[in-house]
Amino acid sequence: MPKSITRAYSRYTQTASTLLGGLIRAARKKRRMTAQDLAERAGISRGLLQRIENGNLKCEIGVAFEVAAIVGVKLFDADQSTLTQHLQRTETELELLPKSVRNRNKTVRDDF
Amino acid sequence: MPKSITRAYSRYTQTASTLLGGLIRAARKKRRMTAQDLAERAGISRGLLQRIENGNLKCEIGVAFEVAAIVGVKLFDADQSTLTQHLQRTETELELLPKSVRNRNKTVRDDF
DNA sequence: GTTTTATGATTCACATATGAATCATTCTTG
DNA sequence: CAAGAATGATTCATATGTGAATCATAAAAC
Repeated sequence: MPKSITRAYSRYTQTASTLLGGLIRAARKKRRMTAQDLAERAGISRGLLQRIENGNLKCEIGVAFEVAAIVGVKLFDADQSTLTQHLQRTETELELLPKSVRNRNKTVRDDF
Repeated sequence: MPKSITRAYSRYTQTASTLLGGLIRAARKKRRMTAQDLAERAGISRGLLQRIENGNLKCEIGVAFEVAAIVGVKLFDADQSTLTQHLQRTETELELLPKSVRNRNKTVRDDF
């Protein structure tokens, strides 16, 4: 048996993923789509969709986001244009921040 | 060369992932953490963190969420308690929806 | 009730994401 | 300026996520 990498997930991460999966499943049913239907439309297998809807943490983020987009679940509570605006603001902010960070004292600022 | 599976991602998915990565990178720098610091704290490699911050879609959703949680990037614009409340509402809603969906006419309802 | 279909749960082979190591640049600090 | 450190970008071996197939159960339609 090969040694496996076990990851630690915070409760926040687990809750967020379970919520995302639940929102997808609810949205799918409201649209009267079969799991098979949605899976095909997303170009993935039914098994993978099942895992996503169950909040499995070991799925590609791209696939999960794509499925959410198909059934209309909003990420960051934003539509495309709002998302783009938010992204532009973030990139502007990043330009103002230092290119590289140097912390000589090893203490991390947590007061945000 | 093994045949590879190419996935199609919508612009919405790409924007959302790029935004998430950017938010993480900005939050990290605000806290004056190096990429190495954050990677270690998340239990991942620096290379993977780099991919996440660049909005790479082929990363585990669990890892991306975890990194976001560490630097304080809110998912669904919600903290833990709000997230839990939202989840409970979703699960209640799911109980009211049909266990399985049967669509004989194959037309998908899109008016939501 | 019966029939049909959707869903849940497994298993396994294989495509692939990840960790580790490396190098070149760019940036920060003194 | 010089020195050191952080970042970006590769490469490769391997741990692992995914697709496909299968079976059992449950639920919808009639």
